[in-house]
This record gives sequence, C-alpha cells and structure tokens, in this order.
Amino acid sequence: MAGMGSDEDVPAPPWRTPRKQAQSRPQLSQELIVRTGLAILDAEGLDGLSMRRVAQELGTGPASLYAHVANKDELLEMIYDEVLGEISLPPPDPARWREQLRTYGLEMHRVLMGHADVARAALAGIPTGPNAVRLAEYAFGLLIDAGMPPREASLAFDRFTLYISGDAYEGSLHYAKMRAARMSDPEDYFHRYVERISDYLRSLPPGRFPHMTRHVDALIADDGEARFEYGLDLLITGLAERMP
Amino acid sequence: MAGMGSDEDVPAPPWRTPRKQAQSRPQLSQELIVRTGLAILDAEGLDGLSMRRVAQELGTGPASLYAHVANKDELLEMIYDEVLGEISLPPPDPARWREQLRTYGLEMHRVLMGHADVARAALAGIPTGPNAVRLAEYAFGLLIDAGMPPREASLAFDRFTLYISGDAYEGSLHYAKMRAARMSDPEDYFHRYVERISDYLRSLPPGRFPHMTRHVDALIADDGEARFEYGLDLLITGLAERMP
DNA sequence: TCTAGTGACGAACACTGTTCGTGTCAAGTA
DNA sequence: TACTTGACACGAACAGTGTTCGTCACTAGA
Repeated sequence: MAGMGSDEDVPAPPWRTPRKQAQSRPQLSQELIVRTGLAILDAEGLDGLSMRRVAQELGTGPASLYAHVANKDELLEMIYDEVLGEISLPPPDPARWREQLRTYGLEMHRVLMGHADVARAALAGIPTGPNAVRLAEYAFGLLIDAGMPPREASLAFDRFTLYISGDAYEGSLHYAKMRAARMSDPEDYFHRYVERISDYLRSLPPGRFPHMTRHVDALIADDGEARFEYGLDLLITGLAERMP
Repeated sequence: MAGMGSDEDVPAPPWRTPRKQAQSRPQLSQELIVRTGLAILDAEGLDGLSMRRVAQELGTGPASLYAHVANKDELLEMIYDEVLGEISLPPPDPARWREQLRTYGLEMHRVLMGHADVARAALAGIPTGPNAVRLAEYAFGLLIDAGMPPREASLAFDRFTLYISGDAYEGSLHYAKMRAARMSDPEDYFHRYVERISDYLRSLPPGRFPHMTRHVDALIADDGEARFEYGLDLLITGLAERMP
C-alpha cells in the first residue's frame, strides 16, 4: 500500500480500532495542572475549583490528574505557593527593617488579594512550598540582621505572617459572599455589606450594647485595606519596642 | 370490641398501617440541632460534622433539619456563636485595659481551642451572632472607656479579634491533620510535626536559605501557645503606644 | 522479546448538601 | 363542625464532589 497515495482517501474498515488519536490537548504535568487550577480560581473563585473542573479545562477526566497530584489538598497547596511566587521584594536592608517589613506585608497582601479567594486555599495546610520558604527566609533574615535574637525573630515573622494571611483569609470570605450574591463590583458589595451591618448594629438594644449602638459610624468607617494596614502598623510598633 | 380486653393481645392485621409511632426521640429544635452539632464536632472534628451525621444522632433524616436551620453554613455559624458563649470575662475596668484585653485574648483562645477545630467554622461567615456581638461590645467598650477615640477603638478591637481567630484557625488546621494521622495526643503530634519541619529545614540549601538553616532550633523552639501569646503582646504593645 | 513502570482515563463508589413532594398535626376561621 | 392554612417531619431523589480500581497504551531496560 505504500506509495499508493495518502491513506486518508481510504476509509478504515470498521473492524479496525484506530490508533490513539493524535494529541489535541497538552501533555499533562503537575505544573500545567497547577496553572490551570489557578486560572480557574481566578475566574470562578475557590468554590468553582474542582478536580472535574480542572480536568474539563484540560480536555480529560478527573482521574487523570491523580498521576500528577496526590489529591485536591496537594493541588491547593501548590496553587497557593504558586501565588506566593508572585511576591516581589526589595533586597533586604536591615537598617530599614520597619519599612521593609511593612513592604513585605503590603506586597504579600496585595498578591493574595489579587487572586480571588486564594487565601482560603491556605486551608489545605501549613505553607511549606518553595516560595513560602523564600518569604520566610526574607522576613526572618531581615529581623535577625536588624539585631533581633533568632528565637524572637522566629516568633515575630511567624506572627506577622499569620496576621497577613488571616486578614487575606477574611477578605476571601467576603469575596466568596460577593460571588454567592452574584455581585461583581467590590465597591457595590462593600456598601451593601456596610449598610446591612449598620442596620443590624442600630437595631441592637442600647441598654446591652451601649458602645456599639452609640458609635455605629465609627464601627463602619474603615474599609478592609485600612483595617489591614492598621493591624500591620500595630505589630510593627510592637516589634520596634522589642528591637535591641 | 370495646371492653373485650386489651387490644394488645390481638396482633394488628398486616394491611393496617400503624399509627405514627410514639415519639422516642426528642422534639427537634434549632437549639437541639446546634447542641448536637457541637457535640459531634467535639468528638469527631469538623470533618465529622455533616447534616446526615447530626440527623443520625437525633434519630431522623437530614431533610428534617432544614425546618430549623436554613443550611449547613447557618448551622456552623450558630455552633460557632454557641462556643463563643462559653467565653467568660471579668467586668470591664478601663484603668486596666491592657491586662483585660490580654485576658480577653487568652480566654477567647482557650475556649476556641477547647472545641476541636471549631475555629474552622468561622469559615461560614463573619461572626454576627449574639455572643460575637457581646464580645465586641466588651472589647470595643473597654478601649473607648480607656480613652481611645471610637474610630480607632473600632480598628483596634477588630484587628485584635482577627488575630485571635486567625491563630485559632491555624490551630484547627493542626487539629485536623492530627486527626487525619489518627493521632490523639497533641504532644505526640507536636513532636512529630516539629521533627518533620526541622528535618525539612535542615535539608534546605544553606546558600539560598542561610538564616533558616542556621537557626533551625530557634525556629522550632516555641509551641503554639507561646506563639499566640507573643503576638497578643505585640498587639497590646502597639496599642499602648497609641493610647492617649 | 518480555517485563515493569508510568501515565491516561472510564466506570464506579461513597459521600455530601439540598430540594421536592407527601403526610400529619394543630390552630384559626367560616 | 368542617375546612383551610401553615408548620414540621422526612423519604426519595438529585446534583455534585473527591477518589479508587481496573484496564489500556507506551516506553525503557533487561
């Protein structure tokens, strides 16, 4: 048959099982699965991210993913660490540890908040991926080189980082609620949220909740970003008191 | 037939549907469902808590629960608030706001950590139940009466509380992992965890992670409680700097 | 050539939260 | 008294989830 023309002109006989179709989808890999998962999370939020959803996006079935990731938790951990990889920090300068620690906080927060509700993926475990360790080395090293004893520096950066991810996590909750309410504009959501909270606060019995009811405006005055930075600065102030 | 003896001596014919059985289970109520849910969470962790599990414990089917709670998220919110109800605080004394704020933090943490991984139930939403509001009034009021302007007091107690629940949340993660590993002794789990982390840290390339690899002992020296209190004290120190 | 390991993946499993439809009961109204 | 309405209870079913098991195809090494 060789040389008698392209075999595409002759239909294959029905009893012949065709060779496996030429691959029209990418070769699976862990990296590809993580990237796809992150893209889905960015577009649809964490609740939109399922093994089936990822597989669908890759033109395969969910079972195929398990050759590359142990389970969904592991996938979430990797996605989280992938996001941490976007954090870009200036070279450490211990003489300016206050400013640089603040930058670390703002940058980490910015990156986490830029990925839908990814902070909820920290659910999956205690971050120990390559980027998490890179960030730890940065903050830990900065404090040590600024003069803090290692043991205290360990506590300090740990708590600092916990605060950041805790706040990002809370932001995630709001994000998920915004999505559940079919709203897409964060400002819109924020106003609605504030309205509901303040109505609620005003409805409380003044006898039992004198401070809350008297200062509703103060309670709802600041948005998430202001709250985050306030807490950052509290921690930094506390650290400065302990710095040798 | 009346008067011819107890009808218990005569078996009912098989075509007759017996009257609804006398209730051998408690009357359902929201309170009962919440209490049952909490008992299950205490015994089996949050992952053990499903609508079916609660229903099973109450001798009914999961659909019955929906007459009393809107959905699982609502149940989790109520369970969380129920737990917050166990927090017992001394009467506010603004002159001792530092000590009392610390007590607030320790007490809240103690209660949360005493209920398996309940902190993960904060997942379900921003706490607005009666006990959450009671605690907010306490901390907010304390700071205001100590001299802090309401707007700043709002930020302060909010951040303080976020830090506490963030840490409790992290504790929840460890709890869930401990359960997944079939371990029941927290000390055992902690030692194992520390061992694995320190092995990991020691395996990092010293060139890229000089501080981490050189100070492994410092990094693993403190347990969760010490870390929590360290962060508490940082925040309190920061607040003291801002108190008029 | 044969074997073992790896990757791909369909079918199936166990489980979850929730809805729908139906029955029972109690309270209120005509 | 009879009828209507609302609340509660709950079985069956639905839609969805993460994961495992078994099978096939392919590749590399003995």
